[in-house]
Amino acid sequence: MSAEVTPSREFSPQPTLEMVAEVAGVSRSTVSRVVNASPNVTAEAIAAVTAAIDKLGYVPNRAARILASRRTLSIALVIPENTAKFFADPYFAKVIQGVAMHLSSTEYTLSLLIAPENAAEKTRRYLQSGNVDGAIILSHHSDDRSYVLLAKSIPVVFGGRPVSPEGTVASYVDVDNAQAAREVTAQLVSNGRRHLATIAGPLNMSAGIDRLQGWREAVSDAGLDGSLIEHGDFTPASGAAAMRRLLERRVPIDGVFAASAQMASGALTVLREHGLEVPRDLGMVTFDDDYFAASSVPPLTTVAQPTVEVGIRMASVLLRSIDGEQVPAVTMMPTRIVERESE
Amino acid sequence: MSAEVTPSREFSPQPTLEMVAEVAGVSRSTVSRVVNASPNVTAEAIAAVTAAIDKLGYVPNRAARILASRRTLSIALVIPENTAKFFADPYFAKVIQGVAMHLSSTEYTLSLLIAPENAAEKTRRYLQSGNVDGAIILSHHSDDRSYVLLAKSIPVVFGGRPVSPEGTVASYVDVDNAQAAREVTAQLVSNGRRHLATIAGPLNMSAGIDRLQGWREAVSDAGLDGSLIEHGDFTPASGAAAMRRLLERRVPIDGVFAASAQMASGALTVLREHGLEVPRDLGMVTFDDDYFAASSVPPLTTVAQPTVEVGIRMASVLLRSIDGEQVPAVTMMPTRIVERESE
DNA sequence: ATGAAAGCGCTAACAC
DNA sequence: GTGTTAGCGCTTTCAT
Repeated sequence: MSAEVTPSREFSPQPTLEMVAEVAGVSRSTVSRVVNASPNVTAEAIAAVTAAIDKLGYVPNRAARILASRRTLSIALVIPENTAKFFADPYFAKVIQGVAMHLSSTEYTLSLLIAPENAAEKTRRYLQSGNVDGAIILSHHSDDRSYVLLAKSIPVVFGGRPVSPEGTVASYVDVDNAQAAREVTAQLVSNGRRHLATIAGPLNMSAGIDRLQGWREAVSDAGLDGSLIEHGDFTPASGAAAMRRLLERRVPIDGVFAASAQMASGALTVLREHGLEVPRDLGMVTFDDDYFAASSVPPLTTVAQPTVEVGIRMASVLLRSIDGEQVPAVTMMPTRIVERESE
Repeated sequence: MSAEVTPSREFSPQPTLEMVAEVAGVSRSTVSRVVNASPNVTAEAIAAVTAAIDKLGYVPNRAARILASRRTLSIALVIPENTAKFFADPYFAKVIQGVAMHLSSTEYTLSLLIAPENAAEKTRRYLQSGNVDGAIILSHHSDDRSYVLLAKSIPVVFGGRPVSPEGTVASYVDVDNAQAAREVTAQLVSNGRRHLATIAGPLNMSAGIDRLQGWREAVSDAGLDGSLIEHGDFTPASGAAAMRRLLERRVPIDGVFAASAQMASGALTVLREHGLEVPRDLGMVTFDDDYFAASSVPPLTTVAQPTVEVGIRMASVLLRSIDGEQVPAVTMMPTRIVERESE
């Protein structure tokens, strides 16, 4: 830790478009046309310019280009959560990876905005101020009306169905949360579980609403009681708290669907404290096939969603929308149940 | 999938700095000074400008700012791998998350470059052309001499010790790969394993070199044979292939250290094919506490490294370096052994 | 098909 | 402390 580094940088003047023009013996406009692959340039001119570019090692200055052309060549990925949640949730990392992946084959750059709800207005303003060509809004809370309005100014794609989409002109990419929740809960039923509870997500997020809905359907399909519901906010701590409340009801419970693997992992801790064993004493199924689901004891049967692919898809829809193409209002991605030992 | 979306955007002229100046009754320079929190501005002026900014909803234009000030307010995160590896490896997602996290509290924007080795020159050129203020280079292969040179032009931080750092002026953030590998291998020994093999990483990456070195030390500490070495490239497929080659040697093996959890997971598949059971027939330990390590059957004892924190640290070192501060040439992050059931 | 010229919105000397 | 004045490097009409 003792060695320090303060390099002296080499002086090296960047070649400009003007220098290229000079070397190629043409005007700046022509160089610009070649760089932007515009038609109506003679093959000779193209050759001369290309040669000059190679010779000089010219790379266009992004800022100048943006300023002159009024396109920013950048999109925002907005994550309306505080940094702690952002930090803890593997979901975000995967989505970012997907978005970055798609962008890497384009000229676009990613601007990541981790924006707690109370900063939503400021964020929206930034987005609206011509600093990005479009935005992806993740895990949208219903309270964030701002972002729905945003879609009136720039192309927006939501990750997950927006809760209050009145008059929205944005599209979204999502998975069929209700259907998946229903199916994974049905596993519990087919294993003979009859007293089902759920640790649901928040009701101001569509993932929370829809997964609860799916659980309700499965329970009612099986003709069982549907009143054992406690809510969390998708974090382990909230899952633990919800499980505790469930146990305090002092009614029989032999199966739980937790709406996120993080909550399931918190719930498992509480169960263990109470000497309850999974799957011996009760079954547990959940949503998300991440580190939490995989490393729990026991490993959890869960709904896997194609998170990286969701990121890729959102980016591709957004870019097409920016290009003025028609894009589907809703894109559904497939889920898959990963069976492990927890039912 | 049938509904399509083509919103008509509202027309809304963005307020410029000039408009703010007019409303506030001051010059553009003064507005600029207030925006950039420069000293030497009267409280009155600040108040007037602030009011005008609020009234107009002014947000500075990033490109104009960059162009005029010659700082780009953006850094690059370079991942010198092909997209397939980028896609598959949870490590990258976590690092990105860390970098993004740190950046979120600054004005800096992240530009992610997924650059296969054959595109290294092009990438370096882009980086050298004044489009970023600095760069983080991840998982550096020794062949990529380009990036070492890069450090002569702009501040660079490497993720992991660069293999051929001759004359490098860059600093790096890393974990003590050798020490961690040595310790986790020692677990095998203390469980009575006496015929140790390793599935090592590539020798053109320092993580590959150092982890192999650690295994060698543990083996020699225990006075055992150190010749059972096969290499992979950190992917599951390569781990499987390496395990296969190890078995083909037809010598006793009762303990394996795989230099990445992905390789371990591939190796496990091969072991299963051969009717070998972990930990009954042989012990397996590895590196990285990711989804692969956690979801393997059995779950693997492994070295956990603070991946998100590495990202955070690299970003913070880089930014400080950009600001002209002295930064440590090397930053070591702690590892920790996660004991599970595979030894 | 090509060139000339006028900015894009801001910062940074420099003078006051 | 504040205003004036040049640009930053590029794209984009508009002529030619």
